[in-house]
Amino acid sequence: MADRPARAPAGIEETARTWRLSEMDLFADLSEAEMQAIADAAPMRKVDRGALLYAPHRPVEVLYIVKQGRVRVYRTASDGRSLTTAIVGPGQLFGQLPQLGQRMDDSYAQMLDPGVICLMSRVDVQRLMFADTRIVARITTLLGARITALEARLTDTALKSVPARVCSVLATLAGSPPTSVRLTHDQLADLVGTTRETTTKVLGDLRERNLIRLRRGRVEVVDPVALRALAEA
Amino acid sequence: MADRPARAPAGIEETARTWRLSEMDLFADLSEAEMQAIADAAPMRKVDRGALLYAPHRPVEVLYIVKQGRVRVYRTASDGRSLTTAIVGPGQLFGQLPQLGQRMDDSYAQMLDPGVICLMSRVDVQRLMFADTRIVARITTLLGARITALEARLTDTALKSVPARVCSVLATLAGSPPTSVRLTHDQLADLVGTTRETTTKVLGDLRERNLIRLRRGRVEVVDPVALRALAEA
DNA sequence: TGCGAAGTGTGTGCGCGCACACAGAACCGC
DNA sequence: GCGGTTCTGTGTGCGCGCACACACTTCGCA
Repeated sequence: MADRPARAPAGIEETARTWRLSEMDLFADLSEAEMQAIADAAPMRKVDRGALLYAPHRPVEVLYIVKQGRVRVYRTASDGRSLTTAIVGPGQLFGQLPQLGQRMDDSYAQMLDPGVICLMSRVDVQRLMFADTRIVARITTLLGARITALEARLTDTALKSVPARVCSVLATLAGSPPTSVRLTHDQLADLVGTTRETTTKVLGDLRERNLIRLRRGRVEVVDPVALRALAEA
Repeated sequence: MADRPARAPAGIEETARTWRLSEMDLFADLSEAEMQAIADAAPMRKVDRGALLYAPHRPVEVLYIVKQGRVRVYRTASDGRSLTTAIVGPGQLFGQLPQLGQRMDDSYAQMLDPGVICLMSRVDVQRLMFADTRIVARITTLLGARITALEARLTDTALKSVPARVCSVLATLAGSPPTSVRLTHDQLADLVGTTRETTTKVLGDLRERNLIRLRRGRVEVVDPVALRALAEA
């Protein structure tokens, strides 16, 4: 788990806790009380940047709910290279729980920022979430969307050039309205499936075309439309 | 739909119909009567080799159940190149039905062989399958497995060499016990994410090492263990 | 049985992106 | 402030896999 796990002070921002949960699609149609019950069952942990939350060697069946910070889920090849499969942000969840369609298998999970995550045990999930048909139905739809996204990314990786993929990742991560993407060139390279050097080169080209602005550890998206267009070509 | 759709003769192999359904993980714990009800709701169609079952332009909400033959699900890039995302065989299903986590979005579906497929309408799915919690639970688990498989394939595509990917595809498709893979070099190339010529070259190397035997339109796997080992390296 | 289509084998440039190698810059700790 | 670390920018080969081209074989079908 985290290098320096710590219990959060009791009663910290109770309203915020349920607010975060309601932000998740998964819990959208639950009552306040129901969400509170779920929030109560999940102990909070403060975790450092770089902390390894999950590794494939210990297959613990737990559900992680991210409250603060971002988690990078990645896989590694035998030669040491790695690929980031997902970046999980506040209000989203991940973990090893086949009944809910959540699997980590050969994946690792590492904190990108210092943050706070909640842990939910297998039995609590069974009791609070799996029993609720509304939540299960939402999970099914959500998993379908994730499959679609993965298929799109797979075709991109197989068929498109590195510059196109960089544009695709930036346009996707920037969201709407377009904000800055807080990732280093190294982290972007891991998402795109290329090297850090190539990423730097491509970002430099995009900057010269005034599509993005480069700050240390972040990319500010200036023209998301043009970026998306380049991603399709 | 199919170029030459045709109603199957009434009452054809009734026992075979339910047997096929019970083969699917999805329907594993249903009674004979329940499976029969589902089988009855799905009209059968004979379809030619090469027939286009689904294209992204007409987003019809239907579930396809494959009875005979194989279906190739693929996506295309703007330059015309394509990538096969799945090969759906007898007893498996696919289609556009977000409630069940089944999405086709930008995908096409085309018959690899002449065969028979069943169609199930949205309302029938809602009535017969979505209402059953056992089926929904199985679907959730199944979707999770598919996500894992897609993530593995994504990392392979991004991190591994073409020869390694060819070995991976062959080892996976051969199954256990290892049988011959009935695909042309062209179709394999579409699965691996490379060109037909490169695929031919790699297959030639594997044949010289006595790991496979080449027949027209098929690859016979001789040494699946060595193949899997090369896939990991 | 003969023709056309589909599938397979092979060779030759060539270009993209990788590997390696530094240098400078920005940030963080003490 | 100072030193170490992380992040970024840049250059130079080099090799894998692609694009293109063509010959040959096998199969389906009229």
